[in-house]
Amino acid sequence: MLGHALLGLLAGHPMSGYDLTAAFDGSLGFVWPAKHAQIYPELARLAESGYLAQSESGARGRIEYVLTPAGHAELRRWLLETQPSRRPRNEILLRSFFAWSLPPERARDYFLERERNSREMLAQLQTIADSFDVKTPEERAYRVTLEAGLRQTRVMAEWAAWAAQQYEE
Amino acid sequence: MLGHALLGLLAGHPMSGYDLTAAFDGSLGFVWPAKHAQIYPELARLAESGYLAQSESGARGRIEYVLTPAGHAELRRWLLETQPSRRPRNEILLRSFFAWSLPPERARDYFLERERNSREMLAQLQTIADSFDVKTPEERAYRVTLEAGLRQTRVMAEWAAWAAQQYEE
DNA sequence: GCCTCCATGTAATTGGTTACATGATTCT
DNA sequence: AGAATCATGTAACCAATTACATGGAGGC
Repeated sequence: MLGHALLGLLAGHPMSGYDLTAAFDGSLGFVWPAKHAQIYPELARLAESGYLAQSESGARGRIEYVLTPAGHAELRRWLLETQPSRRPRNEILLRSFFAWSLPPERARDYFLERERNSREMLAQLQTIADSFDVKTPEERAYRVTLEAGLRQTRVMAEWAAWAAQQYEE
Repeated sequence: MLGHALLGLLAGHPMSGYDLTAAFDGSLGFVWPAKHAQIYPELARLAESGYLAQSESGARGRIEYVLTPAGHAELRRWLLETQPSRRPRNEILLRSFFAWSLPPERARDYFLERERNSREMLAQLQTIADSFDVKTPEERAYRVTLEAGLRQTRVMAEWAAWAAQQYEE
């Protein structure tokens, strides 16, 4: 799974493991977190499978990778011929499932804190969304994805507020 | 993580691994999927840690577990003293990030299919929600959690429709 | 000379999935 | 008798996280 994310990112422009790590630390991390410890070995594997080639090796041992034609083909295949499979896990909802086992005020606290968190994150996402204009196809895809984050975060905040009310009196 | 989900379920009533597996196949699977192959060894580990005890062993080798006081304490501790940590991964959004690399009509197809899927799931969840009344605290928690699923699924359907439009013309 | 950032890696462990394997009971 | 369901387990593998480890280049 991470492999395809790396192919997708490299389809935009050649990058090093370090650059990719930075991408996952940024916006992409909201959608698919990954650490360098996973990224470097995966890059090596992708290169060995022929999906990537080293484009440039800069200072300080920096290694830059580019997609090979086989890499492009694999990315396409993944996007077009396979279905999103993974059932997402949601720890917040898992805990909500067990909220009945807490004293109602503790449950309420839990949901109110979720609301706060969601609103904070919403503000962050909103700031990102406001301060960027969409010119390239990549930026459009980014903006579309960000929009999903905004809408999801917004409903979560509303839901959490509503859930807190359900545990009132 | 799965451990705490098991403690939470068993806090309601004693169950066997088989019953727990069924619970994860049902509604809980939307929020936290798990298979018997993971559940059975985890139950053994929880029992060894003193969080569970065998309550009854029925026919066909059936083993039923109950929460011990230590198990209750651990569940409480998890709910009250730890934060939901895990950054959720979302494969649908990951793919949306890379939609720019497809011909626009293929991207559109992708989002329209997401919309269809979401609407189907929404209908399923709605059916569950309609055909159940809330009497016990457990049922209330279930209903509250289900509400999150309904709202999230609804916005995803709307977002997907909107995203498809972004790739029009 | 020291700190920060750039840059890459490995090892150990945990969490989760797929596949293999087996046997008892109930229903038709 | 045969099929479906109840019931539990293990082994191999894949994915991801945490911790350990190292070194170069640039700024002060």
